[in-house]
Amino acid sequence: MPAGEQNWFIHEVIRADRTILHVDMDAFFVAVEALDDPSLVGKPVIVGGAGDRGVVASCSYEARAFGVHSAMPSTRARRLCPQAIFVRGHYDRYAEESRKIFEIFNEFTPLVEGISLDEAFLDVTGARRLFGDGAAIAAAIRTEVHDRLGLWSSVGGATTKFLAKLASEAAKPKASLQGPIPGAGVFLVTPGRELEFLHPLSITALWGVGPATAERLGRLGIQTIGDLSQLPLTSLVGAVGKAAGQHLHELAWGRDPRPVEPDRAIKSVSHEETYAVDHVDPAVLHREAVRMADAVAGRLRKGDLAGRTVTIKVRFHDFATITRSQSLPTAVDDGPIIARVASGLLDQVDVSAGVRLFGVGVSNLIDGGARQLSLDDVVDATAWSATSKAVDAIRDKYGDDALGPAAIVNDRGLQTKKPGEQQWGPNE
DNA sequence: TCTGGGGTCCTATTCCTA
DNA sequence: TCTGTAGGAATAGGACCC
Repeated sequence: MPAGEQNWFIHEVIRADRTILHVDMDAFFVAVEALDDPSLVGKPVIVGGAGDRGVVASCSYEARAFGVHSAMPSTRARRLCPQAIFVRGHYDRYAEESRKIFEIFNEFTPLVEGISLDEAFLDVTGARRLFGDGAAIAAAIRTEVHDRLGLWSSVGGATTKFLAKLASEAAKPKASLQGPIPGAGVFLVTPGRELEFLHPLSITALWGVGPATAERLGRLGIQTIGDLSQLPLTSLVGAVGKAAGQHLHELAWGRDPRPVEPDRAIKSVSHEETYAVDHVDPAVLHREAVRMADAVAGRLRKGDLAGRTVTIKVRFHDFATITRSQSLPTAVDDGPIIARVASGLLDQVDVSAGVRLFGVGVSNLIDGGARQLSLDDVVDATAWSATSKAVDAIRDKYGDDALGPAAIVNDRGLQTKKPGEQQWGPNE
């Protein structure tokens, strides 16, 4: 066997021998709320924005039995389940419990890739000698998290990430009007039997197939992953594009070489808000640009990041959404500079039709320490940089509301919102 | 029935430059 | 100098995820 071929062979063997777990907390936000208020246990609970423009962030299995699910508009959820208890989310609490959960994951393996607060991939291939096979590790993690934190999870295991994710879905409890039906808790896809598990599932189970792609594939008569696997690659690429087509074709045959990546770099930082009433006054939106730029800049500096591209997002009365962006010669992390660029972009937009959402983001990120400044920018940026450092120090000591841009202070004091405070829409 | 917020990735188009 | 072109960066939008 030629050397190259041998390497390939070894690589394939290693890959086939991977054990990847996907851990997904059950109704996480609701479960944390129930830890803090046990009277919620066993009731239809919805965490999210309670206002007319809010959405469901998480709901208990008792609420799911009525057809409520996450991302559903709150008005619809209330109609489906009028007896539901609405709880305003407490993002800080979820983040706190999430940190503890991830600490437990790290006791089993350093290869932990967080997907969100309540979900992670773990490569436990190297942990098997210490803790037993995949099923044993999955069960141990699940038990450990519950015993220490009082939170249930579902764990899926397989040789690839996306099969592990589908497996955790299969392990989950199911909602019913007679109460939640417990799931298996742990579900492993046996190596060699991947296609048996995969092919009967709906294409909508595939990561990357949303309503638009499902509709397009449906027109070709494709309903299951098995159907998809039989579709010639050229037809698939013709239907959904090159990158997505090739990706879906591989997934349909159970192939997914993506490794578990513990330290994925952040690519962008943004802040956006939907308003309880539409704004038509440009002056109000310019003040919003300052407020949001300040919030984004603070988060950039906290992460020791800076970015070159500033983007604004405007969603109009009729839900039509546009973005406008501008790239700068140097990376920035200062609120006033980001605000100035965002304001300039906002000037190019006619807001008279009414704006329901406005947002500011920064992308093209680099590590803050590596930032390069041109001579033209030095005076301006270094002056702001010193100010920003002072602002950060004061906020660290006295809280985020201690001070902020003059443009957003009114007679009621500083009108700031903490990250996550309006995560699921306005409450009014 | 009226659609959040914070992200990532992909594609198409436009513009600039070699 | 003009023109065509190819490639890359910037820009805008869409689909998708949790």
